[in-house]
Amino acid sequence: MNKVKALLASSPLKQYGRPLEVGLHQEGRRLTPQRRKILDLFENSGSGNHLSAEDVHHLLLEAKSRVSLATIYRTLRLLVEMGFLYELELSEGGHRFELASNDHPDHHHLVCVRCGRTEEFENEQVIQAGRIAAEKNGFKLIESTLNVRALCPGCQHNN
Amino acid sequence: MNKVKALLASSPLKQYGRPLEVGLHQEGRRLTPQRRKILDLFENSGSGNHLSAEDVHHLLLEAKSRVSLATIYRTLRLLVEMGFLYELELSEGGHRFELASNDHPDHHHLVCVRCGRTEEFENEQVIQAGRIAAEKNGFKLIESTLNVRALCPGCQHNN
DNA sequence: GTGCGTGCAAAATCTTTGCATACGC
DNA sequence: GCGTATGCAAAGATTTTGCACGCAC
Repeated sequence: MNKVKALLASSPLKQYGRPLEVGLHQEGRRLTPQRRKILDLFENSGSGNHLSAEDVHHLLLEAKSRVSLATIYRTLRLLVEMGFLYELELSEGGHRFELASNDHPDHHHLVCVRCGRTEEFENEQVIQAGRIAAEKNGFKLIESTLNVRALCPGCQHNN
Repeated sequence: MNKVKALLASSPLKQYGRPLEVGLHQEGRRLTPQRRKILDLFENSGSGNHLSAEDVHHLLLEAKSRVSLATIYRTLRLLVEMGFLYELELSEGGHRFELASNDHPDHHHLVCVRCGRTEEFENEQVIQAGRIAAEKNGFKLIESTLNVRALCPGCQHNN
């Protein structure tokens, strides 16, 4: 089994009762093969992954699963609205999506502006800063993300 | 004089010797009427403004200054590269730009996800968090911005 | 069977680019 | 006058949408 197929294969333990699947049966929504494949891709690639719509499309194709780009866009948007994915606007050229994992809440991104390499980190004070700013202005906080733009070690050398 | 024209008019005191103008005379660059108009628009609208390329285009049109969108995109990109504007990726639908002011360094954004209302705030601990994350990973820091997504008071009521 | 979801292609956005012309310096 | 900047229109890139068909429930 190649790497991409491994990403797509649901582990038997997670096969049933995942909260995402439960949500996809609510309010008239349906759990279609396409949605399950997209879901599995994110779940099995872990929470450190930042995939664009195109990435999802290509990864699925490599695993011999053809899902139209239109469906991918519609599904990604749906999963974001349902709160299962986060939408990131890190670098140029399109949005990226990552699994909204409970292991890993409120993490932030350190992005190399040259090559796009991305590291994640957490910081309690950042979360607090967002909370305080929202309160002061009477806003109701949804989430806060710190984007740190920087040059990674490799790109510093090749400069 | 209407509001938009007021935004466009350079104050006499700032007319000469602004650092941006100096920069626009360097390395073979030219200070054209188009660039000056775009510059003036940002300077006179203050540092709390977040304008898209389309916004700039419309504001200039309202002030009877026709500058092509292509030129606006080229100029905005130039001003970002020169460090005089910051490029923001706050909400859906295109990037926004704001003046990089020294009065107002390293500030962050609180954005209403419903209506797009944006408030700014500063926080020293956020800046430090970015610095620490960059150091830990061997990255060279460029800048860090905290985006807080939230619902503004008005949109909480109309929900 | 009902009606939500999909695929396809076309359209809508947003942004960039090639080329001839204009103009700052 | 040289060479950069502009305007225009066309091309690119990304994302959305209309419509007929298919399939989850």
